[in-house]
Amino acid sequence: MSTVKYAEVVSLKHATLGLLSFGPASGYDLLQTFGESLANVWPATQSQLYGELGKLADAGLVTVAAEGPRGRKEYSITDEGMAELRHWLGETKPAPTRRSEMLLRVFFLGLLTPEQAEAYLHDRAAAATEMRAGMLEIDKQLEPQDGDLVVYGRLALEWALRYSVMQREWADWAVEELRRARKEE
Amino acid sequence: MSTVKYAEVVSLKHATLGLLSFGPASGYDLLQTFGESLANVWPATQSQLYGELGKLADAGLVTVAAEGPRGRKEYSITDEGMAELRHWLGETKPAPTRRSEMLLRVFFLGLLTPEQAEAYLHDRAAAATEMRAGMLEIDKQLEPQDGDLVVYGRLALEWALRYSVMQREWADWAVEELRRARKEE
DNA sequence: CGTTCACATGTCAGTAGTGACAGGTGGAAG
DNA sequence: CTTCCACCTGTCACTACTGACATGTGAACG
Repeated sequence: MSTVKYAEVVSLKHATLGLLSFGPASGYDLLQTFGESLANVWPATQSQLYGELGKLADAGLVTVAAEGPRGRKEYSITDEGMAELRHWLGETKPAPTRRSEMLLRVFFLGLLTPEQAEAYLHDRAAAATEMRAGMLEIDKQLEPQDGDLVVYGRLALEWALRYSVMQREWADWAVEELRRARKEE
Repeated sequence: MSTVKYAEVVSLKHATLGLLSFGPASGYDLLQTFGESLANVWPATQSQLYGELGKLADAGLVTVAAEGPRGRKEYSITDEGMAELRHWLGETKPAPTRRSEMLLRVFFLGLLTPEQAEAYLHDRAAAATEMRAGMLEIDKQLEPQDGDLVVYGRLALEWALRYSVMQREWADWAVEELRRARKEE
């Protein structure tokens, strides 16, 4: 079965397994998701994904469930894959994000002229204002409900928004995630 | 001079130039900084740094100013290097952080059992509490001053703290940065 | 019936980053 | 005077990731 070696923390693996946990899909299908909702969280290119699917299949975490027209291979997650996914999600701690270009800039901020520094901070402030507006909108769109998933989703969203470099699009997909969670509930 | 090709956004280059802008240093010296104050912002290994210094020298952005005992090569930044650094710092926009393992987890949060989800969120909340304590400590250590650099530093620190995954050590070096900025002023 | 486009898979060369290994030197402490 | 450690430079094999290129097919539209 498995002769493939993975590094300690490799999350393309888990992103792929996670998407397949929603249901069987082809590499092409997954690629759409990586290009859309997952784009701001964990982007991946074709060459990476097809290679990863091969590795996951070698390791027995996914299998080719069906072959369709145009060479389509439909992958589905195995029990072992599901176990690995749950383990990653539940038992291991998230690695802190390293390499923040923004913080690197802060480190060398003293090199800027006062005018440049002011312009820089003005930029940051504008981005923040936009983000806050996004948060308010989200709050309007959500109706209070007591279901577990929605409560967890709300909290998760809050932390995601508070602790990460913000982008308007992230807020959008977060709302989509909450909607989906609510429907499945 | 330059035959080396860089990708659009490569910040080890700028981290190195930035450190050399504080004064000449050997690869070994720089490595200490990358292992200490810069570790949580932009870590780098030996093999990467020595290679990078070679590339920067080829590109004419740094030069070997002096050779010391034990094969020590003291690099210093050139005018061109300084120009490149200022350009990066002032003219280009910071690339948003991609690949957040935490947000990836949020994406698949629905797969957890309620118990696991609760434990996960409890963990996050604890980290946040610790972070807030760190911020309060920083505020105590800073005295209000009107100098430009300190004001800019304060604002930058605030944003850095608000928008990035937090770690206690980051707060520590941020305080050091502010102290240094205040002295130089 | 032909053209076009979304579907679908892959390879390849190159950069970025990691961890382990290799090797050599000067100064200080015992 | 020897031994040890901090100093100092580098290579190598490997994984992760990127962007470009290559190739082929089924269905739908005119």
